[in-house]
Amino acid sequence: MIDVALLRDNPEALADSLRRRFLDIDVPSLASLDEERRRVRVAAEDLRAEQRRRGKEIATLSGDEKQEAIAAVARIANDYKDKLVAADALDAEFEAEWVKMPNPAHASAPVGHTDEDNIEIERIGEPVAPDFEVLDHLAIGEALDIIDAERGAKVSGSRFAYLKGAAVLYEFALVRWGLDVLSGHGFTPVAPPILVREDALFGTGFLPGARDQVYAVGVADGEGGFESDGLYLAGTAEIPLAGLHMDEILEEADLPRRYVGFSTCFRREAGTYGKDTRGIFRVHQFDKLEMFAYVTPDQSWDEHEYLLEREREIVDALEIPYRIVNVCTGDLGDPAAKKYDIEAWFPGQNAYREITSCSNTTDFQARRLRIRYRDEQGDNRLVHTLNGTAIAVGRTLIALLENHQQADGSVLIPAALQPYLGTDRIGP
RNA sequence: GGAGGGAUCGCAUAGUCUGGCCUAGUGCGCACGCCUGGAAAGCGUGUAGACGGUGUAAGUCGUCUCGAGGGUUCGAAUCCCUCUCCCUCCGCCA
Repeated sequence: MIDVALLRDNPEALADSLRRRFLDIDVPSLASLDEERRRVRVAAEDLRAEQRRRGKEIATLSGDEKQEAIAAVARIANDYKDKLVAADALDAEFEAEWVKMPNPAHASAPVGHTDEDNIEIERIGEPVAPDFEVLDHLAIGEALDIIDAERGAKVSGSRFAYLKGAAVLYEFALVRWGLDVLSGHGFTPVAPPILVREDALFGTGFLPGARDQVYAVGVADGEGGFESDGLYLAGTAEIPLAGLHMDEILEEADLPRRYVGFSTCFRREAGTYGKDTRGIFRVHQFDKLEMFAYVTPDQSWDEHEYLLEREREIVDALEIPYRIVNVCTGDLGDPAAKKYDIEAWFPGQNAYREITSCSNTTDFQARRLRIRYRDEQGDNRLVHTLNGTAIAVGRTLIALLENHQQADGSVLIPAALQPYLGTDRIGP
């Protein structure tokens, strides 16, 4: 959610922000709705003030005088209730529109419609062209008997897979290494709840927009009936990490406050039928290490670069060629003002594909979650929140397998991970 | 799943039975001041948030919030209903 002051003080800037995201929202009519709701609210509050003032006098009266006063105040109370209902209805009408308002994109975010309009800002490492036939991760994984997508589908359906043997050890080596790297930078490791309430989902901006991407939890009666528990499977640790400080006022001295959360992530992947169907590139369930930072508004743009640096540090150590893209306005998502994706080179697809994503959501999430800090003057101000992928285990494994495969079918392990895995290669 | 007890202004508590004197009292903590060579003690003052009106501003005025939402009433921390969370016990359980 964004600041209504933008609508009142600078509607042109708001309209411009919407144009940059190719959204057609009628700003003037929203502005007049806002004025109307405040006008009715003030009228209701004035009636309420009079009711309270005269209601207090009743206790001092008696007899006919008291009865007359009660009748008079009852009329005011009725008027107030009518006005209150009207004011509440207008508020609800306005809020329903306002929560859909995306975060204005940062000036440096490129204007564009789809991920094809993202701007590459740097390319690191050279894809090597090996002198043998390159296999994709599923072929490698099946040959080594460490990825089993077929049995995953048997038990759970499409977009599920088993990791086995060395792939599992590799996953936990990556996770442990990632935690060591980031706690070395002062990030606090967190194992958060992955079932979250609707509030937390709304607060991070996943609702009301992306309801069809989220699994709901409840009791199924086996005959198609379903009773919701009001809980949802988080698609990323970003959600419980953002919710961690909801309704809190932090001390400025404690900022930036950085966390690295480990969680399994669940995604329905609605609308992706037929896309990335092979292997474990796009699955309903994967594990991820996610960075999350709470900062002051002054710190947030530096922090965005800082989180990107942490991602680079990690991908560099994995010895994988990659590029960094500045995500365009059409591909940003409502909460983010700016987003960097790191796209690793995937020899099996002969393409760069996303393995991390790093967003500055400025005060968009903080306003919905009511996360503030007390500044030097003692005023409470909204924090800025940022998130960035540290290690998305599934896709990182793919990149590692495909980039480090050898002619003999084995896969080399980058030096940084060898101590964690206890070997320098997987396979023959 | 069953039975019971709770949730009050940072913390602890009073207030709820019996609606208006609650503009929510008190203690602790915290901040500032007085006192002191300095400190402690003592004394004094202050000590939530949100929204909105007004004002260049400091400010000032109003409304809302006693876990959340609804209801009764001229009037609700207090009475009624629903929900959430916490605690104790029983059952089940990794």
